[in-house]
Amino acid sequence: MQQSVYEALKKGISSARYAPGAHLREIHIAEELGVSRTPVREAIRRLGGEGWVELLPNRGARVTQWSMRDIEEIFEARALIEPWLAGQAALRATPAQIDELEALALKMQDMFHAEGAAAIVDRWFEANKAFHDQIAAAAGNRRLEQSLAAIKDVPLIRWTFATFGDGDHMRSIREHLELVQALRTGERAWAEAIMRCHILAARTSVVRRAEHPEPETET
Amino acid sequence: MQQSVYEALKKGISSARYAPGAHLREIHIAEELGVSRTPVREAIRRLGGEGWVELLPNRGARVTQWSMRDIEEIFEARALIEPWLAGQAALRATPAQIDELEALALKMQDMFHAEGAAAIVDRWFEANKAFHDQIAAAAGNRRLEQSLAAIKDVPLIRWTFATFGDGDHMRSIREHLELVQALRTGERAWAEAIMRCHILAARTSVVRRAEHPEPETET
DNA sequence: TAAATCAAGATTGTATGCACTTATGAAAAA
DNA sequence: TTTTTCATAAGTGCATACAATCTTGATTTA
Repeated sequence: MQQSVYEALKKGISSARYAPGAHLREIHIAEELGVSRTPVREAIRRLGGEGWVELLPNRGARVTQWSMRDIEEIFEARALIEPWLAGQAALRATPAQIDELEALALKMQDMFHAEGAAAIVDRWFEANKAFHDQIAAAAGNRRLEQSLAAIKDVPLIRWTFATFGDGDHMRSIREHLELVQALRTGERAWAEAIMRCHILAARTSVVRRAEHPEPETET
Repeated sequence: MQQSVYEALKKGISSARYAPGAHLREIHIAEELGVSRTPVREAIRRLGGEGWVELLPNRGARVTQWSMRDIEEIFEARALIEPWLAGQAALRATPAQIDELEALALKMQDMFHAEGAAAIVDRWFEANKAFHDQIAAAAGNRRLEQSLAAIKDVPLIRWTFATFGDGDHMRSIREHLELVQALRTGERAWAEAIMRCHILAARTSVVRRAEHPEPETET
């Protein structure tokens, strides 16, 4: 049960059901999930170790909070690590892995053209995550893969996708497809360069929108 | 108490008192530290989240194990992240921070010349860690700093220092001092390049010794 | 009015007992 | 001899009770 509590809390945090900065009260969670406090406490400790919540001695745990600076740090880290991983993937990815990546990229393309940006936010996020995760896995460095995951698999990043416009989606699709090409040729430098563009372009787009938040319209 | 159990376990793991792969039995630890199983369980969960132990459902936890491949991955990751951090530190470190770094570098130099490699293994390790941590902190990216710490603050790395010979120590001292110089001038590219040399040289030294382990003599 | 005090309630921390799962080693079967 | 079976022991998972700590708001004091 500790396992399911752990997953429920993680889902709750990434869906912002438990808001950033919110105090997690053990009893409430326990009653909500129909278990005792013990597994809840253990799950919270684990999430504390992974950085999802802050553990405050004698005062429980609060959901980790994010600021503008966090966005910058995350993209800075991604701009460093992901290009390197892409480069390694160009050297080590198997044809089967590359095929899967291509399938994912094409799926995202179809999704977008068939339904438009607004309708696919969640599925787009998942597919995009799968694409990047697969590249990280193909690079063959478990540690960097996990570090990257710890850095970017946070609620904050899901949120940034909601700010993506049509132009961002189209650019992203193009870059994914080009990256697949680069991996297929095994050109390390090319793969690295595309991934760097990909991250930095996304960064700029997100930062610009965060600094000049537009009302609701988004074409 | 959970806090002190957590620290005791972490210390126990990094000192290899709990060997890699060892099964952590809750009752033994609880009795050893004079507490009940509850805080032990919570501490173990936290260490699981941080990667110090593996959590096996219904079968407790075992201390994470390391292989040769792990050494390679760790140095690969360090060779990517630390030069970048050093470069950022060249741009952002305050004079006071640089002075502290210089003091640390000189301390390591004195230590080595006064007592020799064998006598200072532990203190050398600590000072070296402090040096690198301070640079990571000066770079101003909390996430990369923590990721790096998660990657390299493992028992395995302490062990690698035991294999350092006189030549390695002298090279290391020289590089630290040169890095301080680079930081003082604010030359990003220089700082980056030195740090890359520093990591790659250490990597080569460690890998070579791991592959051709010599008896005991070490000049 | 503002600051300090303090007591009741809320919340977290720890110990303990029992249920359940996994590991073990001896006895039985092949 | 080797494999299978199975009972016992060991260990983990969870619930509950109580202790310790923190939060609160009302009351007192300056």
